[in-house]
Amino acid sequence: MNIRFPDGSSHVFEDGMTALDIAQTISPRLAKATLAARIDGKRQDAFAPIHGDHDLQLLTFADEDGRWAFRHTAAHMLAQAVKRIHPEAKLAIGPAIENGFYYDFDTPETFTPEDLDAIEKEMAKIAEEDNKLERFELPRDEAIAYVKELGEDYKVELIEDLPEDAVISFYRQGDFVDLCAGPHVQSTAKVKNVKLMNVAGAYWRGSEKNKMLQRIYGTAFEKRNELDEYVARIEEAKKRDHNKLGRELELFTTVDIIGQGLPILLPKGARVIQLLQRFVEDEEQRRGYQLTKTPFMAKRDLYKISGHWDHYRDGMFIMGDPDDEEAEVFALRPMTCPFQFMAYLNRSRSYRDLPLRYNETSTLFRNESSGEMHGLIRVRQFTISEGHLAVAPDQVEEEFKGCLDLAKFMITTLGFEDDVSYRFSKWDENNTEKYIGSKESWEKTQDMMRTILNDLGVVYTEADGEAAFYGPKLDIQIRNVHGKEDTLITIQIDFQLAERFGMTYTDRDGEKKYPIVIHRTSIGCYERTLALLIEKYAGALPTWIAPVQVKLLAMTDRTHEHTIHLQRLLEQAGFRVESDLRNEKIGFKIREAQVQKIPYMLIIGDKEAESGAVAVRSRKGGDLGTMPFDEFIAKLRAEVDARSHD
RNA sequence: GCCAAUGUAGCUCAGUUGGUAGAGCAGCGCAUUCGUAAUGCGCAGGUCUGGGGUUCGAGUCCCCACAUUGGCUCCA
Repeated sequence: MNIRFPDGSSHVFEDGMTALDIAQTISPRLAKATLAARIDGKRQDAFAPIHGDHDLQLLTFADEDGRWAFRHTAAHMLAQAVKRIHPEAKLAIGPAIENGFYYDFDTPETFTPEDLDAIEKEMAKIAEEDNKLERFELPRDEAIAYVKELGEDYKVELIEDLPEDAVISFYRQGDFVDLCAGPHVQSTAKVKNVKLMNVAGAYWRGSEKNKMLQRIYGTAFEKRNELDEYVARIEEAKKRDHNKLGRELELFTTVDIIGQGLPILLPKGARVIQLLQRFVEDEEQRRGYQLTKTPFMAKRDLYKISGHWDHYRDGMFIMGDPDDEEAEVFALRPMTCPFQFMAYLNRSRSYRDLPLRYNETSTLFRNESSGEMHGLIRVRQFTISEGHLAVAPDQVEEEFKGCLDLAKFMITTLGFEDDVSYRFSKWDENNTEKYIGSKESWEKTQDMMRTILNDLGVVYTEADGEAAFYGPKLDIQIRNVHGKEDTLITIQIDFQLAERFGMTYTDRDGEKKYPIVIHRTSIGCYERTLALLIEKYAGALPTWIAPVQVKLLAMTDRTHEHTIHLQRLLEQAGFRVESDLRNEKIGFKIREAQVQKIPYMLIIGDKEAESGAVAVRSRKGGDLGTMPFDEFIAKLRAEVDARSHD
């Protein structure tokens, strides 16, 4: 048989050789590293015999698909270990995921940390046993009978849901067999470095209507040191957790009796958000936005028009009995759109008014489920850099581009440009009752958005079922220290709400037309942005948004007066400054300012009081030596004006 | 909401089989006036998240509530 490799070269091998055999002919080292194969573009077992002419790529741990096979085998070993220790456990699904794998089990008792230790040990034993993986296929009826006999009810359901003509394959490793499409590595002996991370609840098939299963998360690496490094990296990342750092640095706190998802922004956190907000509002003004300030609540009648009453009611805080049609029922706003639409409706509009750009620093209230709350990232009251644009059809692309440019400007300024990804969030055409509008209008809008994204060269992934109820979105996503992805910024195109609200403009031809509405944020939610800034910079916020930029450290009582004098001068120059006049050693004061991650410390001793110069220390560079006070101010101003974030 | 873990001084954490609550840091006082990441001594600080129960006795055991944290999106 003729085998062609990715580099274009071709070689003839004996028919029936496996990818591993072929790797062996190239080098034993390569054979050892080979975990799976890609044959004519499809992932396959490296231990399966190959017949005929094919393209072949050998997959190692360096390849995503190689890692996938490796960790998927680890998942099977996890299931094998669990079945040995807890034979009553029923198996659900167990895929490889980014950075690891999991397996879902239905067990009468939940797993404890001790159980995990025992299971991990059993997995090590299974690796020792060097069980060879073996694939076999069964016809549908036999497959169902087989898993029924094993008592695996969930597997029965999985097979029944497979298409009639699907190939139903199983993998055997020693005393364990699992329904699986593969591929796998050739032996459990390959998977020696495993760590089970945690147990979590997870609904069968991800639906809360179904039973909650026990999910065990784990990870596996080819080499011991890679596993150790990964675990250390996770520990390291947790040190940047905004939930910990943000509280330590006194940026925010929470209080039981106020309630879940309702953080208190302490003076330093409030300062950072104020600085961001001023920056955003000024930039938006520069870009032709008009600021509105609209009410935090409205009668339910408004939400009935917008569709929130029918499609977002669970997410709203409602005051009064929502079912009492006679009563005046108010609800806190979960979004700003209907309010800014009322501003648009204030007078009749002409095509000359378009594009009309409204912005608002808008506080919103959403009744998130209790388990969804997370630090400052997911809260029940938050403030966003909201905005709505009413545009004519021929302005959509240009205005969308403007929104995207603004978003990118914000992302770059904050230093997030390497951390974000773009997601084109579409509706779920199998679940249309979640949305307003017709299939045609959704498809039209989504096609338009896709065209714009492609025209602008945006690199994005598509996601079904992630749209807003009124239209598709471009979501700019970012990950927190736990690797969990959240939306930072969003830009949405809406063909529907203008009509619902009777928002029109008179076009050149005298006809009344509905504008297209773009919903967008420029920096997103301030609380979330603060959280991600804390994690990005490990609390050492860039100087231009640092709540305290300079700390003056008086050496002795003799220099108090001079220290206060310098503080006044810096404050008058517009900087945020604190002085430490306590009767403590200078090393102690430095340590404290350093722990608080204050960008600059000025040490004011007798020498400085005498000369008028200042001894400068930076949180990053340590002792920078002595410089004239004016030079320090110039340096600081340059850094702030540049909004640098190195 | 669901599955779990956690909740002791402002913070970080000890607290034995159920026997009357402890440390470090922070705070306050005194001494020290010091040159680039922790000066020393002393003082004060607690409804052990809240409520109920078991018990002669509960921080500890049980139940409920609240809050914090991880997961519930990755589909054989």
